[in-house]
Amino acid sequence: MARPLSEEKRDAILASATALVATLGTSAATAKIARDAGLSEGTLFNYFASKDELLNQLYLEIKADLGKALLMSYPSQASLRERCRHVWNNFIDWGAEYPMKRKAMRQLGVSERITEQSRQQGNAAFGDINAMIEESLVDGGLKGCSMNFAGGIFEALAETTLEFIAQDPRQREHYKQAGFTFFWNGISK
Amino acid sequence: MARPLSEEKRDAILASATALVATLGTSAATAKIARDAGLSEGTLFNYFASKDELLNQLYLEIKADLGKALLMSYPSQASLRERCRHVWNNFIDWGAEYPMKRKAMRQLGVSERITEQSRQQGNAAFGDINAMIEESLVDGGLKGCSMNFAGGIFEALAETTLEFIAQDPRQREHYKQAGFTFFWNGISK
DNA sequence: CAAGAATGAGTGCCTACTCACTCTTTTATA
DNA sequence: TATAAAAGAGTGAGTAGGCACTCATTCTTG
Repeated sequence: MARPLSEEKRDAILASATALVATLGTSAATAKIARDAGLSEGTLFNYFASKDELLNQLYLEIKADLGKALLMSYPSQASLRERCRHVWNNFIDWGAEYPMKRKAMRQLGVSERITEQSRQQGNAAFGDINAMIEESLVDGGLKGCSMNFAGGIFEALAETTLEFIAQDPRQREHYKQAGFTFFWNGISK
Repeated sequence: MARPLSEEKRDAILASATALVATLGTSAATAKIARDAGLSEGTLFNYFASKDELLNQLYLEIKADLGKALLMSYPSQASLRERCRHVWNNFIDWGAEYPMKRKAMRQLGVSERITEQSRQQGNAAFGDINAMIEESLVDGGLKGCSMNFAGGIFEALAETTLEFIAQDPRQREHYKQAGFTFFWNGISK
């Protein structure tokens, strides 16, 4: 019956928070986040009840964004290796294209302010992908491991690869290739 | 000529900081760190000029401790695979035995308060180990990569493995074994 | 006794969050 | 269609609490 909350402003807050959390960590001030989004501090608290809620929402938003990116033009019919490679490439491309999201995710991932519930909800966005990786475990080097372990390794390798790409962007394709080769060798005995 | 600074107290501060940074992140208050170490806050600043200096020293201390642990009873004459495995096992054992150090290192590693100089100095403690890993690259899957990349992957895999061991300690030996197998497969084509 | 380590109340700054007020949009009414 | 009322979004100065760091003083040791 009155003015509705604006999706645009919510997004502006999240975008501003992404950049600031990436560079300053979770101690980035709400006043700065609001100002960089072009809003007053009070408005931020109309959209998010507390800073913790903002951080958790941001975490979920970024995880969902990554999950969606990983499955872009997924070749359902291709071989397991090609499907894994596709998801790997999407991960690397996403991280290289949105370095702030990647860095913010890194900060949020180790923060004690992100609840267990958020973490589980965030991982849920990767159900299909974990299933795919698990498929590759049937007779590989991680045989008998939980699929979460393989997923964790996949993510850790991708993040490490992105870290090195960030340090030397010219070698991007080289690292991308080498990282996947390592993963596939590791997984497939 | 007067009372000397006490190594014991310095260590108590670092130990207290380890536990608090591990659980609360780098925003752990200096007052709390000092109190948990059994000292007044002022004393903390007699040993470390600022909180940033404390965090950087802590980072270096933990890195040095890990570096030393990795080379414990290093079998110089063994095969490359056995030497890699030895370092791997030492890493996992260290992380499982000192979870607070591991978690604190994780927090400090992503903190913007750790200087580039500290990071380089910290990595210097791993010179021998990186050299060993590089040796394994000669004809492996990461051929042509910087030795830092292989070292980064080694560390990322070990940390991921420790994360899963922390979640389910009964599976410790299983994860330890699976993680190394993955690494060795990945590196050796 | 002199040097300086130990102390903890004090200081100024920064923080997340509030609230009284204004402004904008939606809806009910004539 | 014009108007008015209701709901609630937007604002930013204000508040209380927490922070790193200081310093006058007291205590300990060479």
